[in-house]
Amino acid sequence: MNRAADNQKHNQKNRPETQAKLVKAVGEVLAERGFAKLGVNAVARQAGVDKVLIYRYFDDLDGLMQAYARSSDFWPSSIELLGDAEAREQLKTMPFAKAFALVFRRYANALRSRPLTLEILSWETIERNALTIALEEVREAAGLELMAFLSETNPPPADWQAIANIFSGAIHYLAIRSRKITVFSGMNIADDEGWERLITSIELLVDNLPTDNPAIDNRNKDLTAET
Amino acid sequence: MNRAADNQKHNQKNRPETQAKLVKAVGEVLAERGFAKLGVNAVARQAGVDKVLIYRYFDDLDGLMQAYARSSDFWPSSIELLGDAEAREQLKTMPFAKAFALVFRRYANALRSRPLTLEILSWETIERNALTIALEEVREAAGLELMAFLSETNPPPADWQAIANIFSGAIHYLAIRSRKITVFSGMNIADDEGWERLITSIELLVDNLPTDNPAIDNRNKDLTAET
DNA sequence: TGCTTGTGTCACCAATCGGTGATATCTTCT
DNA sequence: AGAAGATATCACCGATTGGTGACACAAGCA
Repeated sequence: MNRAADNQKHNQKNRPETQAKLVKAVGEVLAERGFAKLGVNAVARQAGVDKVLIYRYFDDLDGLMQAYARSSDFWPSSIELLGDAEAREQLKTMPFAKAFALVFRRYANALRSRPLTLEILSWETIERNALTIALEEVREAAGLELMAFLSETNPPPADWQAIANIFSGAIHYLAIRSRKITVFSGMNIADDEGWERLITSIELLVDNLPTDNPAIDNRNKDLTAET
Repeated sequence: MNRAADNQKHNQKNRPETQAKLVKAVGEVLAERGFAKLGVNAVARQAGVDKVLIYRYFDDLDGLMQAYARSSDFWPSSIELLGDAEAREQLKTMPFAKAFALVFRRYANALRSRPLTLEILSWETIERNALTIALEEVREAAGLELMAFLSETNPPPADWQAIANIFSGAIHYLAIRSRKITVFSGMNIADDEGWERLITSIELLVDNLPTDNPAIDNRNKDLTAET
């Protein structure tokens, strides 16, 4: 065994490993102390490494945040929201309101189960930095892809871009707020029951839009779906 | 003219005036530098006064923020959203969807025209402090009052608490985001045109809910309203 | 063996933060 | 006029921040 391999085991001089420690520490600081406390000192301390290495390996904290952005899947993939090719075909055969509500149900679940994404999403409202910009870009691309898919599923005539933004805006906001408060305007937003009411209401609203073809009017269909 | 009145003019030793300067400075720092930069040093500097007076007159920054909360109308009154008693009666005679959309249109305008409210609303997602808690309370009370009024206006059967929270959540989120970005999921949220699309879509969604009494079904009414 | 290069630690810097004690100055009352 | 109390300023504290230069050590090559 040569010395290089030996040192690798003992976590001594090993640049890639140190870089990985720093990238990982970004996520840990975000999770434990939040974006407001994310700084070179906190990250270096969390990684157990000197802060000067942040400047050497990533130029500055922005560079390190960009590396973290590339390392993590903090946004749901289209697979997670729409499923694979087969599942997408199945979605298209469903009544529009059901498919629409199902996608937004998955969207809400995806965000609510990603505390780090909620932290970044929340910090987006305060400041634009390397990490929030990275999130903006992937979200913008995903949003357009989602809109493109939904437009293939025989939607009734309406401003679907505006409607989708209303629902995703509401989901973003209520998911973010549910980290700090449990009740919003008298309604519980911290448990699954409250979110079931929200998703059900989205489906109700969409389900009752008039279609251009009355034969495929989906009104009064049952509202059960996956949970 | 006695010395007290003379000194008041020259802004020398005058406790109420100094307190007012500090309270005012809170709003100015929020507007110019944001919540993240709000601290005793910044406020005192902005007020042109020594920071020790914050502790003397308000205990600490929290106390000063509470005083600021009492001084400012950073939330729309029920008059602004619903109008006076006469206007409310008129609202009740309108088709439900129109009244509902009109209230939310005013709500969106009220928030979008209050940059300081948006700043606090945005910081609510990060931290709970004296100011955000004050905003929570007034918002919670206003939300319940709004729900109480809407329930008097013959709404079709639905989970109106959930629906109202979806729309107000969306308005909060998109209003906050429009301070940092102009486009959300391909749609402009920074100008009045984009918001017109949002409000119109809200009215469309609500307008098509089935009523329990078909005689007052509002479907296919025209969608024009005040701007 | 020596030399260079890569890797990491340490000590320090100026700036800013929240917070406090000592002191100066103004106001008011006697 | 002079004492007493309210009002405001100033100088300082320890802690923390982002950032940098000097140095120690290990790896690999000549």
